[in-house]
Amino acid sequence: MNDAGQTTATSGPRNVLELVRTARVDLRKSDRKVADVLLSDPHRILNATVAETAEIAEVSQPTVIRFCTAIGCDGFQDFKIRLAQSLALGTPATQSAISDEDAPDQVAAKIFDYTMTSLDWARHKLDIGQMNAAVELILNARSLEIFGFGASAIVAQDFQQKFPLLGIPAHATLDSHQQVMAASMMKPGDVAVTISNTGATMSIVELARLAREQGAKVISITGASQTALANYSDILINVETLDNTDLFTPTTSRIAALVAVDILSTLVARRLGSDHNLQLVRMKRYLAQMRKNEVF
Amino acid sequence: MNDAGQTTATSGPRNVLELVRTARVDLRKSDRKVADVLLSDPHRILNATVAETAEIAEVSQPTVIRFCTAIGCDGFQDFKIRLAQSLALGTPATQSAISDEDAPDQVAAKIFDYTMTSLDWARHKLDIGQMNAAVELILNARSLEIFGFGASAIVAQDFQQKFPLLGIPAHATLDSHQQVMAASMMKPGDVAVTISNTGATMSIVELARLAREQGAKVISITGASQTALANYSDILINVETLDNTDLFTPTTSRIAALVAVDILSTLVARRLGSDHNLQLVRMKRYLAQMRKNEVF
DNA sequence: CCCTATTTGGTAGTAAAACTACGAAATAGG
DNA sequence: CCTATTTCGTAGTTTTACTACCAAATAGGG
Repeated sequence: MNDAGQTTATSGPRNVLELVRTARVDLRKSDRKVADVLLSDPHRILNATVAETAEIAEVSQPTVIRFCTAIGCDGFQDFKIRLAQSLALGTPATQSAISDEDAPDQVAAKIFDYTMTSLDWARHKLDIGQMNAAVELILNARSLEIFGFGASAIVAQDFQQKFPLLGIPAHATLDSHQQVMAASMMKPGDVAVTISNTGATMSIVELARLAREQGAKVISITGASQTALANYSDILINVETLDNTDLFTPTTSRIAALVAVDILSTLVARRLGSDHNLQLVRMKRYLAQMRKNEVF
Repeated sequence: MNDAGQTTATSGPRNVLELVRTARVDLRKSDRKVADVLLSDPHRILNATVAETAEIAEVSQPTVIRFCTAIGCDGFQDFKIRLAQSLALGTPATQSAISDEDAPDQVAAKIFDYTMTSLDWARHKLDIGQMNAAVELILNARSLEIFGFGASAIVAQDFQQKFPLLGIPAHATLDSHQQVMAASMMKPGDVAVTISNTGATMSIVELARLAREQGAKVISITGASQTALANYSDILINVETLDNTDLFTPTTSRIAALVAVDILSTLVARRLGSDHNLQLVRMKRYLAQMRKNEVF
């Protein structure tokens, strides 16, 4: 029973540290020593040789090599490269919960790490098929009506700022009464974009239902796949993040959603061809001018 | 004239690929061959030995080693680890300019890559000292008035959503006339937060000047250090990103700024102690309840 | 409980990798 | 055109990762 429970030996999971953490219990006694040393101070191993690692873990050199193969790596060299990549994204989120003892610079580092890891997660969860379908809908839409509350309202406004630049009328209604009015007045050919991280916010679900009743298509941007909102959506863009419920944890969901908007708008822009782009260039130049001249 | 213009040999800049790109012109002719091979297919080098790299680049093995030291690495091994970390963040933005031929999933991947690389960049440019100073100002502030246009308006609203939760009154004025009014009515003890990626937006600079004239302190969040806005700011939080002026490039500045707001609010929250946190927990619970019950 | 079978982990050796010293060619300066 | 300096490859050295082998430890069966 060698090679404790790894996945495909070659590609393997993305994060070696996470892998070692989970596989730890299944490891040989000596291998576990190596694992513990690695988990306690990964950066130390990153700059160490086999001999040094063996000494730190108080095992022999071949044991270190065996450890590498046991977790699915192709030797020590390969292991180090994988480790380097894992560490580049920052220490995994599970480890980097912000504690009261952390100095401000550590807090900053952890939040950056966390955000980046979370984006990496969202990247691999994103369904590009739904994204493409959304592009088609938007290209054929007469106008976009965007709905979101709280943090999602910010995403909605970002939406509103981007799509008019592409010649696609987009409006984000924020007032809840006006939202109901806007949704009720939608027509076939219109597209509603409902944004909710939980996908459970009742008023948003209600707006999706209303819009659909009027014959409008509904694109939903959520952070989970099985939601109430999904029932009333034609297209579901799932931007899954690592947001946990900890008090101090930042809300990466809004950031991932913004990236999704970036992708969506870029894809739409590409489909519009170069005529529109020329217009865009002119607009950007004009804005740059404004920066220098505008006086109140 | 060995060791072409690198920084501190040991730590060095974060992204090796970015570094090589910029240092390319200053390199020796043979080193440049290595650089070109590296830039054209970094992943290939990642899994190659010195001998293999030498063969691909059609140079001798010592040249490869010399190349590594020339760009500030401590030998080939160190270089490979740095490269691995750079590649973990995705291929650098300059390389991953989105082309018309890219398939949608490639576009998505590139935008994610670009955003993450950009955040990594911002992380290392962030001055935690200014951040700490901002925390002190905010803790002693009677109220916060936040100003931003365009993409920065979104950041301003995020600010507005976060700080009242900490018991700190914060208001983001969006209408430009009301902005002037709000800035003119500020008093000593108030804090103005001005957000502008360029730091050159005239109306924002003007608002900072106005607020300061009234005795208020000014915290500026910008994307560059030497700006007009800096002249009227007490604290300058520089959230530098890689935003280039390409047409399709997403604006990562707003995302980096949002992360900065996350950090700022987290730091402030920590300073407020556990009493406030209890209140926060109650608030979050209430919001969760709302999600399930609210009906319009 | 003992003896056998299997796993585990260390010692010693090997192959190959990275790195260094030196010298020849190429380039730049006077 | 000759000298000085830089550039870059050849050949050798040292270090490093990896392998083969064997001993200790553990587990299983009678």
